[in-house]
Amino acid sequence: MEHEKPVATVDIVLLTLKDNALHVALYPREKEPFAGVSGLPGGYVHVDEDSDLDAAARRVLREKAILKGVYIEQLGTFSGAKRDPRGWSLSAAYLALLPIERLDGVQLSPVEPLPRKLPFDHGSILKAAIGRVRQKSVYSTLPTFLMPDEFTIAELRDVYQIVLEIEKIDLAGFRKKVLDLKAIEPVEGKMRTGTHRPAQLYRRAVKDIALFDRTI
Amino acid sequence: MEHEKPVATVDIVLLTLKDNALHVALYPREKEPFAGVSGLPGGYVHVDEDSDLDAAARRVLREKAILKGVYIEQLGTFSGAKRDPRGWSLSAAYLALLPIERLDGVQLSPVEPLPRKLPFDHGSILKAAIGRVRQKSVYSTLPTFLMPDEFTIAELRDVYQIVLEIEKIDLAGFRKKVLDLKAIEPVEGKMRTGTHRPAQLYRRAVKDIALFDRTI
DNA sequence: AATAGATAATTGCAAGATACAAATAACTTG
DNA sequence: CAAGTTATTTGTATCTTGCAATTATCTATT
Repeated sequence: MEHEKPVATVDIVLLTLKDNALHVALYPREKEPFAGVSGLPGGYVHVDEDSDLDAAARRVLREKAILKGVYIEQLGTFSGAKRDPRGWSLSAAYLALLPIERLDGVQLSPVEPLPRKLPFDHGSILKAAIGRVRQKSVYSTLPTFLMPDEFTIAELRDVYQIVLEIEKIDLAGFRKKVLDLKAIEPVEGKMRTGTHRPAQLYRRAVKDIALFDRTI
Repeated sequence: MEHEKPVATVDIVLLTLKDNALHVALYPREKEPFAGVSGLPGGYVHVDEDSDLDAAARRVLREKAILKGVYIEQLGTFSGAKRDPRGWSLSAAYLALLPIERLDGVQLSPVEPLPRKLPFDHGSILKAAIGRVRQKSVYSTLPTFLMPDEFTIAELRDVYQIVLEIEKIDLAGFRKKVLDLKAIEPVEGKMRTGTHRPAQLYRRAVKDIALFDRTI
């Protein structure tokens, strides 16, 4: 072979919402380097097992017992001679979102402030992931993937406010924009009750994210 | 080594505007596989030479004598057991835009219809690149990177129309949006002349792309 | 049973943004 | 100098926002 090959891995930034803040799932590393240190879940690409990088990312999630209801997209590939003590390496990073209900017994760290002492360049990867989520949430329904199966419009608005770090998005305008897009639909007859007028529950009406033609 | 490593390459989708249409730069491959077939410029990652993937991409451009005035961003990483006859491989694909003035003696193919018989999965990569350009042009100043150093607002509008495949963007509104963003600035005293009222020439005022808060 | 308190959902309206058309400007060419 | 051409500005009806107020419908408390 003419050229030495870099080490190839995948890493997953698994984000969820807990206590009204974005959190990232971290797992203690089982092997060297950085054995015992908490980092993004990931691992080598298994060329005999994974049909492509997406499959490798799904396998990593599966190994962590995360099977369904996850939004996942490729975030970018991080690379360099120095990011890994084993030598020149590249990591295809994936962004994954899911409601906390689908995560169980996992270490969650708030993304603000950024966790310190992450292995490799996982700090940069996490930062890029948060940037992507923020950017994309401005004009898409990405935050719906942080919601449980059924949610009210006010709850969704709250999640946008948390993700975008905006004080108060007007609920009337938010309702109009989000319903006009037809990306969520009412669950007929189901309401969120409490010491107030019941609120209609909604669910995502489309598999993928939908785009607004302006900012939220 | 525990795991077999995949082959790692970079490929560049170099887009420009020619005859009022998006074109992609293709180069005949010098080596097997697909020797002689025209494809995206690219090559192996050189772990002894490239500090990271971005550096590898810039090296590929440099080898093609493309040195400056190029917008470049990572597009995504394409991968799989079957995309390359040499075995499991991954290619970090980059999107690059530049005005045709900076390209010389290069084979340019229109992207519509998509060129046939591209090697590997270069067809998919090209498709993804065009999708990215279209998507991003809707709400950003990305198309300014297809313009020469100085251009009129009407010329920029025409480029948006070509990229977005939109019939007629109202010039008054376009002018307002693009100037409000302060992403371009007039070149004092320089005008485009012709058999008409002279038009003010503008240049990009910022290094990177700027984002609109709504669609163009 | 009546009332207070809470959030949901709708409505109204002033202010701002947009699309479209028209007017005006400033050149070149015959 | 008139005609042709594109640039640039202006006007205006329409649509979209932001904001506040109103109305709705529940629970909890007295």
